[in-house]
Amino acid sequence: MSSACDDFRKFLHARRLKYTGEREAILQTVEQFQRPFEVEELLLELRRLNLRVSRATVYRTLRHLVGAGLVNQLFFGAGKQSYYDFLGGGRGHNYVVDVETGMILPFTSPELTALCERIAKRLGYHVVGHRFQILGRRKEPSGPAPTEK
Amino acid sequence: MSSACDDFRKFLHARRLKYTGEREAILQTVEQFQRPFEVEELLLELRRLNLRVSRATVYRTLRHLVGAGLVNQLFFGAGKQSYYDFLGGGRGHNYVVDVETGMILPFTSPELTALCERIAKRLGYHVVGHRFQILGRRKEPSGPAPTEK
DNA sequence: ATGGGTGCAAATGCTTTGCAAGTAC
DNA sequence: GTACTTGCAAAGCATTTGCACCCAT
Repeated sequence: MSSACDDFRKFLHARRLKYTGEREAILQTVEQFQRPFEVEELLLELRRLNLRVSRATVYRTLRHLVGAGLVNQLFFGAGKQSYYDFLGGGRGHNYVVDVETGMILPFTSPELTALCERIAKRLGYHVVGHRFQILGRRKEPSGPAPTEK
Repeated sequence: MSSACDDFRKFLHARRLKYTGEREAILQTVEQFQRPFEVEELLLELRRLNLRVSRATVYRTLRHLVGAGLVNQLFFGAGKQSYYDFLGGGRGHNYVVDVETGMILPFTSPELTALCERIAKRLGYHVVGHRFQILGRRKEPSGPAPTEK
């Protein structure tokens, strides 16, 4: 069993919540994603794998996974779906968002962590977490873009 | 007239949009806020000043102000109201969010700007903008908290 | 046995939109 | 005169919730 499953089990047990088949199915499917995903995508993947879980349960479980610190939730606007990102492989809470394609590229930055601490300290706060998105546009590999018309 | 008004006028004119009384009223009221605010607060303030503007027009105008770069929009989750922040006085796009009270504290950080550039460059992107929130908990000024109970 | 979990459908809450009448340019 | 705007109410959309039944512990 994955360590994430174990962590989740412990998290649930500590608050007298139950480790159900639905919750296990969701976590295992979430773990497969190699990139941030939307609820709709997760539902499709669950159905593809013949795992029957309702939309409501997916939302409820994602909330627990976020609470457990196993998954990060990204906001892109009111009325827009949240993205969720499994925090495996040392992944942090930092993303480059390609403003042209919408692609979301996670990255890690120890400098950023240090910067958070420094700023929070200056303002009299303890760091509990952070959200960081760089909005960017892909650089042309070289030379001007293909001739416009 | 404030420079922001002027900027907005130019922005609108450049795209053949109109500078109406409603838009002016909204911008001037937005400018008064010394901190990030919700649409609901803005509406209340407009009514207090006897400026009649509909909710729909407030939303439509805020969208233009964000597009013009005069106002920043902060997301806190689907189904949660956006906050808006007038970008005056060198204010950037960085905030400390008090996880206990919900208070939103803007701050500036030249280091962060530099860090964005460095990271984006490394990944092959041009920086178009960024969103940064530090989630924090207020430090006790000193000693343990006042006796519980 | 029991307290939490699930699916369904309805509800919620922020934001957007269609439309008819008004107005900046 | 011609678009663009406005206010209103209705629609839209992601997410949450009430409820009756189910199940992990």
